[in-house]
Amino acid sequence: MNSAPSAAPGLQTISKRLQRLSLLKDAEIAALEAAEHEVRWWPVRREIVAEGARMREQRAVMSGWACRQHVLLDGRRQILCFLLPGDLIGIGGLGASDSFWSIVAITAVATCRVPIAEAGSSLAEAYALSDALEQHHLLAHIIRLGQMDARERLADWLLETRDRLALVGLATVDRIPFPLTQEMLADALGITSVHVNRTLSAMRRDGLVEKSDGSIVLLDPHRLQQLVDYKPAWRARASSTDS
Amino acid sequence: MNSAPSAAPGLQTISKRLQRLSLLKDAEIAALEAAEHEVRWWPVRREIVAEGARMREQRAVMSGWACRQHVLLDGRRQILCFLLPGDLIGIGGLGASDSFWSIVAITAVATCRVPIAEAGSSLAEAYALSDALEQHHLLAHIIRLGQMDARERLADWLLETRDRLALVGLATVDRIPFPLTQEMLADALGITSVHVNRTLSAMRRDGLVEKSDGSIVLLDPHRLQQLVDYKPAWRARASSTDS
DNA sequence: CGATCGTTTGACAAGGGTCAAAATGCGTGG
DNA sequence: CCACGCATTTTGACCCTTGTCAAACGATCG
Repeated sequence: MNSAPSAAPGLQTISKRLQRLSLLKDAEIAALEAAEHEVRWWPVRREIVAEGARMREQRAVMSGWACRQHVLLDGRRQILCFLLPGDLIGIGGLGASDSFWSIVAITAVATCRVPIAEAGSSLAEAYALSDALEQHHLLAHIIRLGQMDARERLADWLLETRDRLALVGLATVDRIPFPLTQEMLADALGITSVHVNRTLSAMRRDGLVEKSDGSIVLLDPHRLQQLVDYKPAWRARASSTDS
Repeated sequence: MNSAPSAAPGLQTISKRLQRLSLLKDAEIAALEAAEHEVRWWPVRREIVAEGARMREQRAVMSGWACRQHVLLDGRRQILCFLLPGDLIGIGGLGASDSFWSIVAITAVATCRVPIAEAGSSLAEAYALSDALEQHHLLAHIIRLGQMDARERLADWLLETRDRLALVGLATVDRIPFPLTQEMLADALGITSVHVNRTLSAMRRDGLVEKSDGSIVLLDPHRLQQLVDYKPAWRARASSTDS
């Protein structure tokens, strides 16, 4: 399961996600689905975008997990956000400037190029919404890191990640695939891996979560939710011109 | 100095800042400068954008400080970012979705509307660059909160804020106007106001910073800079189509 | 001149970090 | 199928940074 594309690359993941964000025209859907056949695979740990590079092409993740990260001089690493199937790379504010972060494959990752959207098109609107969602997650992360203790950070992150994965059909209300090491999660949540471990143990003891296979099971999503006053970033809308 | 616009509103702050980010056409500059005459003043503590509201118009800060913030159920507050003179409101990713944060005036704030940019215009490019800068600051904030201790957070924030203010001529390399209470700074940096105080005292003792009037003086910018491996988010570029 | 807000300081508590070792899991090769 | 080596998880003991509570101090304003 290295660079060999053994697993299905998740065809239509991107087109479907964008269709949930915004209604697309048939031609746009076709263009997206066509793009999804030109897959590029990245092995574990490979840099997908190097630090300081400028994005020239717009891509999207078809399958696998990646992360945007920044490493300090002394080796401390902050994972800025995870990139999940369906997420766009190099679109929106984060694509415009030269970056001081890199994007690294956590599992084997499949990406494809994504068509340029004409200004004003439905596709452009979908991209903009996806961008806005990403921004939302960044701000939510700031709140996690700035105000929440370890247990709250875990709970909030689990719920957010569940919802993001559910948007592409990869998670259910109480089950989240989990390919990360506790150290990666620690680098994302701004605590040490030892403390992630302790906090997860405590939550397990309290009947909040459970591990099974490569997944985390939320035993009591409702209790988790009120623990952090979690509100989903996105709710299906009938159209973008509602009241 | 309340709602009465006693201080000059900082005419041309916005147009000048955008011109430093990207070369603008005369007509665009004229449009911006015209817009800067229709000033709207906000008194201290007034909500400029309410939580959950959707931005309908694009504005910019002409003078004064504001902040984007989110308050948790139990009263904890996270300041997501500060809005300084020249900063745009409601442009880019943060304008697209309905927000879960509000924008509040910290000092008296003057804003004006800002023209809509035609797709592909130089003005649109300037807006995009401003948006990218804002994104950069959000990511930098995540790193501060996730990986840095109190002293590093302070140093990093001071340097970033200096550079942002210097971009509109409001700070020099070693002097930053400082209208915040320590509690606001605490809510931004994810520590308590008591600890902000202690950390600032320690930095004062170490000859790093100093207070004078409503400003903070950086006594040793270079030492501060290497304390956190600070790199400016923005450096003047000859043009956007460089090698 | 009181009232109020912000800063400063102290004593103490606690959440989380550090270091190190043991336990568990897992892919590889024999 | 077993044995080995490596990565990850788990646990314990101890320490340090930061939070909490409270009081004193200082400045600003009606």
